[in-house]
Amino acid sequence: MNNPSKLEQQLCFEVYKASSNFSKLYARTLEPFHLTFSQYLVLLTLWEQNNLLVKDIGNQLGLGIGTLNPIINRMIANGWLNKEQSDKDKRAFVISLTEKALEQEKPIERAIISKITSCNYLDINAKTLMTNLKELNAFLNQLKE
Amino acid sequence: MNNPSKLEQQLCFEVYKASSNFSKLYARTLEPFHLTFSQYLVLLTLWEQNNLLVKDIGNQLGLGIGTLNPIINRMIANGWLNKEQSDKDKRAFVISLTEKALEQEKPIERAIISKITSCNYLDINAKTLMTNLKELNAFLNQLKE
DNA sequence: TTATTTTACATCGTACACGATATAGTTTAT
DNA sequence: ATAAACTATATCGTGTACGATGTAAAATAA
Repeated sequence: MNNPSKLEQQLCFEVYKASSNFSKLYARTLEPFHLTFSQYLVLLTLWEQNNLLVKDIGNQLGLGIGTLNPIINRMIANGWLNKEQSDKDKRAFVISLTEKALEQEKPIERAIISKITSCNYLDINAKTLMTNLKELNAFLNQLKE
Repeated sequence: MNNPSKLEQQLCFEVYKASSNFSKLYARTLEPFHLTFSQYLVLLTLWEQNNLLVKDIGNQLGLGIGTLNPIINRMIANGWLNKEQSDKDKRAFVISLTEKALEQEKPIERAIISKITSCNYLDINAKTLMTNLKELNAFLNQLKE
């Protein structure tokens, strides 16, 4: 444990597994709504603020156009999103929630909560974990330059 | 912040971003070796213990055969791994490191360390973060049942 | 021993995720 | 005003990642 390399390896792997575990848990919870975890993140963004440009959603989620575009297209095909060319900038497209997406916000939120709060883990450590993860992400982002 | 749902959403997203950040950082570091992050995890596993069955590697990394098989096949094609049918169980295959994989262990480890330790973040918070993440993963795994 | 079940690996279909490249529209510089 | 640089989106190729299904071998049950 005194080897910083080994510790770091384990940290990246632990994060990797946590992400995978979250993704699978959310996938199972969202499956009745025919939504994937990534699609749910897009909805979360738009429930917070509707009518965003594709690039705005990309910035919020940290996703490039090559990832986001197929996700958005599938969500349009499945009746979750609308897409409309911006008047001000003809290169840009405004993404908005459909009626269905607005209606399903509360049911989906309930499904997530009932899954996640089935154990009392989060009340104990979530705040520390969040703080440390945000610090970690700040560190990793800084390392990019 | 008093809403457990919102907190949880942020936690899953923070983990998601951390995983993505780690993956990209490692990808850039491993690129000169023509290795992906997942392939590196396979090497880590085998550097720890050589001559494992495919299922053993899958258990260590938490990956199913549908994910692992293509990774292993690419690594064989790129000269990192050997694959040999087991004598004891003809269904099973023993995966072993090639000379190249054994030779490159130290250079790859050095490349990773020189990237990761370029900031002193990890010396401060990594232990707490690891502990909390392991607890989180235990919680998420428990939630599967 | 034979039938059933389980196991180890293989393959397929869907869906991210990323970097690279392309294109049309916008802004900036001259 | 025109060229050059930049920006927003689109598309492509490669590589995970997962669940479902298939197959042969092994273990178990009858």
